Amino acid sequence: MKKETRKEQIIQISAKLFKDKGYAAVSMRDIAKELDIKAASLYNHIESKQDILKIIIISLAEEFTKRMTVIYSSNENNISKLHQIVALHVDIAYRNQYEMASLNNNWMHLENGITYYLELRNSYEDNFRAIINNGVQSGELINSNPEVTLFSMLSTLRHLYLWIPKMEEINPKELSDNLSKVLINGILNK
Amino acid sequence: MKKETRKEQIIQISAKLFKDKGYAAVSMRDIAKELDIKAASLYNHIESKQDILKIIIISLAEEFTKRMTVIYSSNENNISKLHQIVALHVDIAYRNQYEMASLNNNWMHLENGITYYLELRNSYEDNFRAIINNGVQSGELINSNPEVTLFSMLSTLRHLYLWIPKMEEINPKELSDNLSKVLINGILNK
DNA sequence: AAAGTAGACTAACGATCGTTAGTTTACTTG
DNA sequence: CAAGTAAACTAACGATCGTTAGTCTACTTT
Repeated sequence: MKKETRKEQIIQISAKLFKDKGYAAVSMRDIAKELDIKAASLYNHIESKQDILKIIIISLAEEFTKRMTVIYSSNENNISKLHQIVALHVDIAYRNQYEMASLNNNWMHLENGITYYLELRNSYEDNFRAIINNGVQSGELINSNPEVTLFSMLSTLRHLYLWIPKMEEINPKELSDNLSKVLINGILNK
Repeated sequence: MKKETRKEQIIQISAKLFKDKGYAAVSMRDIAKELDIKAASLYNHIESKQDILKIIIISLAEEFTKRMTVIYSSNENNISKLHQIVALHVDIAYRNQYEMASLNNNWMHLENGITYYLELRNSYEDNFRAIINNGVQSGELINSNPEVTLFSMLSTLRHLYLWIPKMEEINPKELSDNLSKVLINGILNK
């Protein structure tokens, strides 16, 4: 029952095309052409174009939310939790460069799974926000607007997939360490 | 000869729709419906759908590039230049929330202006990178990977338009100050 | 009042879209 | 070897796409 290779190929090729042109601008014929088959043949493996998008986005969103819950619930201090969040994003971004683009830019085209997706995203963001607020309360973090801190970190982490291909000389561990320093300690030499 | 109001309306409504659904998913009939006219009537004011996208993106990219050149060429120190870059992005993001989305997510759909757009973007990024590198060399900035610093700041600044509507209680000056602190000084309480 | 014009309209074009139905091919299983 | 099946194919559907051509209306300018 491990015959899902063709379906997985379709998902992967679709994610790549969605990254380059966006969901709406990619046709079933585009996807089929990449696999050297006709568009109608895709339907032997997937239910619809929507089906493809849903699989890409929901599986990734679930991984983010699950792993964020683990970090949030751990006994570490809040600074350490922020380091783990950075490492989480670097890990996922390295392994899912194309899928990340759909998560960021194509979720609004979800027709059936959009409510569930937004629940996952809200859960993720709420945990992130709580860690920052706890860090401020405990005195670990400076008392600046927590929403700005959240926004700044999230914007950087969510778009890692755009820069990883440009930074070929750096490995995931190095990137994670560098990013933690820049995001948390700042860039000032003092 | 100031009769461009209708054209400007079309551009503005289009930018708004492009932000919500992306260029490819917005039809000329969608744009027309927002203005309570028929799609064919749009062509009394604009040349094509491409024309709309080009106007939105190129005018914004030119403003970024021009103002970045001014900052780069000034006599201030590099930290001060970074503060000015933050203020530049906050200023533009507040006044062009919809257009920023096209700049970030729809530039790949430009058919005629894409080379020019990429030149503008590269010029902008090169100046930004040079300021960071100069700051490292002069000892103003920590000697971490400059590409990571650039990426982190740019990711945050480019997606301000997504968060500004969510932070209604903050004004541009406050946002700019907060963001400068977070991006440059870090978030650690030490 | 006449002429010109800005800006809307209807109707239609060829292209492309996602998807379905029915068929064929090639391999695997009994 | 026969039967079954996975996965490709051709052909076509109705819908929608960007755009053009030609027309009408209402206002402005002379």
